[in-house]
Amino acid sequence: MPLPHRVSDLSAFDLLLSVAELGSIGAAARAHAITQPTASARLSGLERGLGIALLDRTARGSRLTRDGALVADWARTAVGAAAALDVGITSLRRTRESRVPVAASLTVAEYLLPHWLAALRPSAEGASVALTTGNSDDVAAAVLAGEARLGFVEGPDVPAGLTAATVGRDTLTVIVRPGHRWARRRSGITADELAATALVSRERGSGTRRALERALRRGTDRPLEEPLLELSSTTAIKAAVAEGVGPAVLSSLAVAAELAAGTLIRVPVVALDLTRELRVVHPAGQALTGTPRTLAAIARRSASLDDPAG
Amino acid sequence: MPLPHRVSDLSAFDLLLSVAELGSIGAAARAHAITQPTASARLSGLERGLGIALLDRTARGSRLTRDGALVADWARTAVGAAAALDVGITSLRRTRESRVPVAASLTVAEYLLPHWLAALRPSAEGASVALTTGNSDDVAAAVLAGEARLGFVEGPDVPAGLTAATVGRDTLTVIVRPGHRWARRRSGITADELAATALVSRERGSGTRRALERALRRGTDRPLEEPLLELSSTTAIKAAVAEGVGPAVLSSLAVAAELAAGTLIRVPVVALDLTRELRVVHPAGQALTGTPRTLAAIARRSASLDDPAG
DNA sequence: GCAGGGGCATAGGCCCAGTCTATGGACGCA
DNA sequence: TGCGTCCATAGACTGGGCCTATGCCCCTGC
Repeated sequence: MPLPHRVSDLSAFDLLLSVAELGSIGAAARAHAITQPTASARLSGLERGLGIALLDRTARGSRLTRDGALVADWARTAVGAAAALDVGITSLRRTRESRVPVAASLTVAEYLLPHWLAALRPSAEGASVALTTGNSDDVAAAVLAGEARLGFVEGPDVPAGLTAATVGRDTLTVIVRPGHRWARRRSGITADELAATALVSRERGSGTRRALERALRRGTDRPLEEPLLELSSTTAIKAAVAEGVGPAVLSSLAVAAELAAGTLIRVPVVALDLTRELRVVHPAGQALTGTPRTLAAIARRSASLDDPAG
Repeated sequence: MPLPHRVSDLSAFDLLLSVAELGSIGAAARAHAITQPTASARLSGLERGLGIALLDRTARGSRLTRDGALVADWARTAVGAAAALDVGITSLRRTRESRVPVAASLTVAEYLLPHWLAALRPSAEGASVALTTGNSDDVAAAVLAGEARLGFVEGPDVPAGLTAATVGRDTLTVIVRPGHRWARRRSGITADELAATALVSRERGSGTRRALERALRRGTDRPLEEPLLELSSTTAIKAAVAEGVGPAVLSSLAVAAELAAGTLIRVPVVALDLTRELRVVHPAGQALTGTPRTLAAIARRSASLDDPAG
């Protein structure tokens, strides 16, 4: 289902956020390098299109209405996601500018790196990043070969020759669709049960599947059941689980949104450690400087994300 | 800073997602009710604008390139946020259609309800929701008065005359900027320390501030220090903390993105329960039916979100 | 080997959405 | 009362985007 027309262009919402911040339509117009009548027309067009009064206009400026504040809060999320998309795109772009080569595993590149790059931008004027992705082995090889100044890997092993620091923790999560018999097991399932169940799975050799196999070897003697269905993308797996094909195991980062929405249900697994470390790596015996140093620091300080303490 | 032009229009990215899902540009064009040449031009324009090859075009269809898959993953997040914005807007809209009146506290309305409404949409054909917001007392009053069929409240009290079920847990979170002396206290601070520190705070009477005062009364004898600065919006508080004005206490839902990016640091508080329940309420002795029943079920099943077990 | 079909790109023409400049009205303040 | 600030309206212009029509490529099946 395509995105509704009224939200597909975020620029009017972005303008609304500027009005909220700056206090007047004219000031927001200047911030966006358009004229005041254009901004005024865009905003009244937005209100008309949505059927909601967003602004209280006075001779001393404009403020958000109650509904407008709520719309602005929702819009801030969407605009933020678009900004993350933009920094990601910038890092992927092949140009001739001097850029710092960085390699990252797919999980990190997809869910974490854009936010770190956004945090990096103000500090390193113009210094941007050239991103390449691969599995953790590819990343380690790229850093060792000097093709990347910094790498982000997942999994239990720290490759030889590299210095590593933990920047986060990723938890493999058992998911089922609402109504599945496991969904009511608040106390969780056992490692044996999990191993004995055919799952919707990634193809053999994927990092997630390897991590699950390794974790289960430590938790049960039972061999992992053959997959119910093999799919090549996280998205396809989520769709299959939601349609009731069967349970699956995915990264907690990949399913956070669906869990919050309640379209997928998380099933705890008792007495089984399903976490894996996400690490930043760089060549051993070689101090980090400049942009890579800053980026590593940003990544490291966000490591408290999954702290269990409340 | 305005959103970069290349990401402000999400429709081309949305089209890209359809190509990824359906396997061909023509099929995606049909799904979006545009012609194939239009879709083709939009996509090649997108690739030109980004400077990244997104699609492998063959005579048997089109597939994402490696970079294209990453861009599509990032874009999915942005398009999802825009879709959440859309369902929120729909629920806010004043029209004459028959709609189910629902009231929600601001925290729930801002961070959770759009996702629940999105999950509701496919099940209840056309049956939509008319949302009003307020503090928890307002919501309870609206439900008791029959102005809302369902309400979402936060805080420890279940109002008399209402039946309640927990749908989530919100944790008040102490945040500081990176580099603050508390940021290195991995073991956390004490309730006494927190009470003795002047904070950047919401205005007196806000739900978050009241919840903090109540929690501290249970954890320490020390009275809460007067605020360092009072601001009226969560966003303004986050900005002040990031600029180093001082620590603040906000809902974990409000700061999740900043914590993930590392622009704000979370400080644990030892031996102090800072969680509060989020509940769905409806008139006691009156069974839920129809859309309110479905919506309540969706909200309830997402309650495992904050489960500490890993 | 050849015809047919699915898939994509290009060409050309049309139309409307969005932008600008110029101006006027409302409100608050000195 | 007069001025400054802020916003809305009017009118003209431009260009981006969409459509139809068409051509090329590649695979497949007869």
